[in-house]
Amino acid sequence: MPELPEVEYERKRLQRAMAGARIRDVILRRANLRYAFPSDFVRRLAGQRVRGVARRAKYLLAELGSGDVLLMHLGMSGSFRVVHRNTRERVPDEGRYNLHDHVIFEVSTGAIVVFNDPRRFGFMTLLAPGEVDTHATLGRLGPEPLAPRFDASALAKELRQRRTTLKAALLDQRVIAGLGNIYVCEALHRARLSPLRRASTLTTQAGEPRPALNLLVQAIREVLKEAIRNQNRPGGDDDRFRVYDREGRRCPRRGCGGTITRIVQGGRSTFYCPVCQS
DNA sequence: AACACCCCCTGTCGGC
DNA sequence: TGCCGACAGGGGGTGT
Repeated sequence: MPELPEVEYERKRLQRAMAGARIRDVILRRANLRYAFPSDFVRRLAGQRVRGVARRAKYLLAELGSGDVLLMHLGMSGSFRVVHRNTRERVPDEGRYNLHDHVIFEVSTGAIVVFNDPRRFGFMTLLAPGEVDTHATLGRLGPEPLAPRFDASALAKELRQRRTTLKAALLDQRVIAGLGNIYVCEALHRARLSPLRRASTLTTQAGEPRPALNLLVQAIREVLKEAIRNQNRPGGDDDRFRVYDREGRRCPRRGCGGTITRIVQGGRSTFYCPVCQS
């Protein structure tokens, strides 16, 4: 599931469960997820205090007392669950975990944090102090869409030279960090922009944002903020999205009357309304 | 640079 | 009912 709003949700839960507390122990129930765990993974985590849990794009970063950073990615199917147990109780039996519970953190508060990831596209690793800044992928990430410094001018600089489609450009984490397939579709619909439009056409020759780009920036912010705001409430799973996974339905825009269409771009589904998105 | 294609892995869903 | 392919919200790699 996890795009920026979902990762932010997991961050808050981890922050509540772990911040200020100590990691008593870590149980790895397999040697790898997407990548192998570092051989000293457990040793470097055990006994460490968690200063806080931060998010960058779709990455989670738990800062430890040692200065190490626990870097985590949820991949396509990763999620955490937090079990609160009486601290006097014994460590749970192996048998109480599910098939895809791969990593278990036992926290000094008595909370037990379980990472579950059926597809195992997620990963965890440890970065020494300083490695956060030099990390290949983290270093190349584009701006956070919810950060104040992110605006139409910033996005214009990235899109100006791109001859690729808007859909592909917005999915590129170097252009803007944290959007995924769903929220790109949703933001483009809100901004009434075609996913097939060339990215560079939202800027002037000089690289200044055209009016449509201002609308897009606003749409991206709104879509993400709404998703973050709504994720506590029980899922009206059906009307959560306006276009995503709604092929064949009526466009929800008042007076549009178009039909949501599915196309494939870069091997991934795009949902949009060909009538009001141009 | 950008594209098209491949991979990683498991689960689910629709069609037959 | 079972089988089988298509597809899934992630990223990364290749070759053209």
